Formats: sequence, C-alpha cells, structure tokens
Amino acid sequence: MPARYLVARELAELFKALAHPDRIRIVEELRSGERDVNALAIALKMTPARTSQYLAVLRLNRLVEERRDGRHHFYFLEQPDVAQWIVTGLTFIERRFNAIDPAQIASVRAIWSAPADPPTSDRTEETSSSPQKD
Amino acid sequence: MPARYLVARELAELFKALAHPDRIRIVEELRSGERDVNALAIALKMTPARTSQYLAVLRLNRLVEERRDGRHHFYFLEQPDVAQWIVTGLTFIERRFNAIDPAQIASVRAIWSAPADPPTSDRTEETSSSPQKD
DNA sequence: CTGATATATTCGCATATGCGCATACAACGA
DNA sequence: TCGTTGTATGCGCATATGCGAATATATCAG
Repeated sequence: MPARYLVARELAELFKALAHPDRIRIVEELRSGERDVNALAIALKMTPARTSQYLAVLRLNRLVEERRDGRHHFYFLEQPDVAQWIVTGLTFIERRFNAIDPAQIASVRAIWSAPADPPTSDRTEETSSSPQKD
Repeated sequence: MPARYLVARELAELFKALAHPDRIRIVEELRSGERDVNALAIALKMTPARTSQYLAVLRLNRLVEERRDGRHHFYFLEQPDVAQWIVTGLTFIERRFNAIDPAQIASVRAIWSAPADPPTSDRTEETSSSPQKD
C-alpha cells in the first residue's frame, strides 16, 4: 500500500476534523487554556450536546484531551501548535471570494496570534452576557 | 455578524476543500509544476472526470488556477505555499492512531519538502507503468 | 442510603452534503 | 466531420449535520 496515499488519507482526516466553523472556534477558545463543556457551549452559543459531539471529533483526532474533575469535563489542546498552524491557513483564504473584508482577517489573525487570554474567571453558572470579542 | 465566526467559516471551507486524499495528492503533484488533467489522472490512477471535478473544487477555493493551451487544460498551484503548509500539518497526525508508521510519514515529509521534481517528460499517452515513488 | 440536581454524553431521526460512477455534452484540432 | 480532451449532469449510496429526548455520571441534601 503506497505510503503517500496512506499519509494523504490521514491528512484528509485531520482536515475533515477541522472542516467545521464551530470546531475551529473550539480550538480558538482552547488556546487560552482548558475549558469545561458548559463554558465552551456558552462562549460559542451552542447546546452542550453539540459541543460535546464536536469535542469528541477533535478528541478522536488527537487535537484535544479531556481532564475530569468532579462533574466537570475539562478539555484542552493536546497539540497547542495546531492553533498557530490554523492561523497560518488564513494566508490562503485572503484571496477567497470577496466575502471577507481583509481587515476582518487581519483582526482575527491578531487575536489568534496574540498570547492567549487567560481564561476569564467567570463562573460557568452565568448563562449570559459573558464578555465576547465577536 | 461576528468577524471571528465569518473567518472560521471560510477557514472551514478551506479545510473542506483539502479534506480528501485525492485532492491532497493533486496539490502534491502540482508542487513540481503545472499538469494537464490527463497527466494528473494517470499519476493518481483516477478517471479524467473525477480528476476534473476535484480540480474544480480546488479552483473554487483559489488553490489552483487553469491555463488553457489548445485542447489541454493545465493546472498549477495558485498559492504554492499551501503545499508547505500541508506538510506542516503532518506534525499533527503523527500521534494519530498507530495506523501509520512514523517512518512512512518521515519519508513523505522528505518527498514533499524536497525541491519539487521537474515534471517527467512522459507523454500523457502512456496509460500505465509511470514511475512512481509510492 | 435515597432522591434531587447539575453536568455531559449518547441515541434516534430527518435533512443535507460528499462521493463514486456512468454518461452525456462541449471545445478543440486534424 | 471525426477523434481527443475536458467538463457537466444525474443517480445511488454513504456519511455529516442539527436537534430533541433519553441516558449516564457525579455531587449534594436529607
């Protein structure tokens, strides 16, 4: 079995794992440290169920790891470098359509490239009005 | 509309475009210069129809460009850096499963990282036994 | 220990998208 | 016109997605 094809297949799996906006945003969120499922769900405005499913996909691809503490399941980047790699990918979407203002990409690049924000010390119980730089 | 989500969506489109082994291999082939559809189809052991479809996906995502010369449609990387970026992605699949021998990844990395082979001067008419380092 | 609550995962189902294939169609050169 | 080259279309199938409900699992009160 040709090695090049095998490797291409695994690469394709990696790309598939990241081929969803919400999964990319999860990686983005985790740059600044571990989060539990609920905190992620709130930050990304998703249900815990979907959040958990996306995390499962990322976990299967060895992109995140789980740490349990009581009822909370904390997730963190298993390979933090992947975040920077994704940022590099912004280079290749700048020429895509005109759907995106280059200034928006620049601002997102700045956010991702900046030293990660420490996790806000919010309690996970707060269900709304968490500060977001969306 | 939150900029971060918009950008994440475009990134996800990029990942989707690359989320198939054959499309990755097309990028790989094009590292060494432009190829026409038939040459790619032969090298990748696919039908011209599928090859053309995959090229269309890559073209929509601004990863390849087309140059027509008579009956032949030549394709080449619009953003050659994307090949090196994909190679970097190999870093993140080395820990995936044990499906792949690390030595295989290393060899593929070497192939991709090496200065691209000049296109073999094969005629496109040869339908089999083209030299491959699979 | 029992029951109630908080947290996270899994399941079932409907819909959408991607894939592979075959085939029809279009563009070009001889 | 005829063969070559490439693209577009339609079909069957598999997989991904989104959502709500059901099911764990852990904590806590009594």
